[in-house]
Amino acid sequence: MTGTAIKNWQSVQQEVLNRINSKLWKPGDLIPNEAQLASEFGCARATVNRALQNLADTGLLERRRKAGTRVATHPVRKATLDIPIIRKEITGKGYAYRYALVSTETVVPPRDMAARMRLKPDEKILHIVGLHMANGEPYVFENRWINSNVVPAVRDVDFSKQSPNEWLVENIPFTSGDIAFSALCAGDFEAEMLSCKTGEGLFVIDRSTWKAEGAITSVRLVFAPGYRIHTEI
Amino acid sequence: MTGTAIKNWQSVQQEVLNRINSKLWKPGDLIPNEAQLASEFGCARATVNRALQNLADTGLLERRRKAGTRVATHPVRKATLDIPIIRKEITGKGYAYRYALVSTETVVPPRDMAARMRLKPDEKILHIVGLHMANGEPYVFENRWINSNVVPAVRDVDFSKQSPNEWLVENIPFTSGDIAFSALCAGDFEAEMLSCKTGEGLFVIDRSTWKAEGAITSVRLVFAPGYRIHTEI
DNA sequence: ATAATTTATATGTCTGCACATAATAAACTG
DNA sequence: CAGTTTATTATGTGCAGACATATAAATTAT
Repeated sequence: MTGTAIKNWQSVQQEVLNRINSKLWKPGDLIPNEAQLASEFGCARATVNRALQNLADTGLLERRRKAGTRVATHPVRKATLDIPIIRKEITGKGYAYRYALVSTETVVPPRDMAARMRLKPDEKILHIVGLHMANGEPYVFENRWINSNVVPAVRDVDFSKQSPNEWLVENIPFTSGDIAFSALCAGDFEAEMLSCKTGEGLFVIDRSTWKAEGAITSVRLVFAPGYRIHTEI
Repeated sequence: MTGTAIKNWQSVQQEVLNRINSKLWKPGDLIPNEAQLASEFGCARATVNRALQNLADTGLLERRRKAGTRVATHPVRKATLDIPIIRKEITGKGYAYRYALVSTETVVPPRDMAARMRLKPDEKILHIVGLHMANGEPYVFENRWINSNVVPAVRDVDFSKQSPNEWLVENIPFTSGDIAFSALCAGDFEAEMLSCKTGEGLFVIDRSTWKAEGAITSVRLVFAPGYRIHTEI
């Protein structure tokens, strides 16, 4: 017996969670439909719908029209990570931010990058390498390719004043993208850029963003040793 | 003029996105309130609410009662990662799964772990070390502490048959938790466990889960070289 | 028996209305 | 004038009813 009245969608969600956790509804089970739950809880179907949709979003329920709602067979936990602008991340921690441009050039990228960005053969794009620093210490090394044919405006930007990270976020809307997280062993190059020892374990983010006309940018961020990304679930 | 009718919340969301992307509504701007937008779009306020709430969830808008809705000053992108059960992750890739228990013992954990799990002084808890393998190759090394005082049932489980990862997910509901991602340089111990070279960059996940009575478990997962975690945004 | 079509049903979403809640702005008061 | 109270306002959420849509299941046609 809950004792508490079930009137708002949050309490419906909590009650459903309780039934899942108490194994009353086991993984794979079909649960009663919205109308039945609504009448049981004494609330509107819309309220039940809100609660169940929310649980489906977090991966605990699987819903299909006509087929009904069932408890997810293997609860895939979903963690939501915040990906801020690097400058904000650094100043947000109370450190002084500085961006150092290492190089820019317009060249034909390596095969794998050209393939990933779906470029035409021998298409030249912008390559920008830079370093974000916190309190003068290297924080993250940014190796970025920007498709200057899709984003012509990029040709007029002075990237010694503003990092491409920030310019892109503020000026180029994108429709889709992907992110990958991995780890890397510091080679001589990374060690020098991040002033760390070779062989250190480094956290790496690879990100690509797209708009309808094609790939906008693809970037690898290599973080200084000790970097960690944290979230609650 | 859009030309397309704005009747469902998705199209409202799209139109709002367009206005943000076209800089009609700039970062920091207060946008019209729900009632105004509803009358402009010719739909119900609830529909506008659904769209704006969704955009606020993804971090593009900031809403506060009475204060109104404004475009986020710095769009903090949110990436959602799926954290599956390790066995499912491995079999899902088509590999054969095997779990090898390395050791179990009930001991007083190191200071930092005791602090993180808020244990009483000299409180003994369960320490389980194991290895998940894909096609016979080491996939991830699991170093786990379980608070057997909060979860007494754990004392009767044979972890040579089932990994603690799986047993916990299936048997112990938890209310909250946190995850951190980082990178590590393989020392001699990690290298031997994962049969890789010392000095390799390894991807690491640290996770703790809690229920009302206290910390349930805290685990460090060290993945074999080459592991990456991927998501779309 | 198999394929195409229809039907039934659970979820998805819209509408219009109402009230709750939080937070700002305005009015008031000692 | 500072501190407190009150009104105002935008979002948050609830309700009942309706229709849309996907799709499993039943039915009919080939």
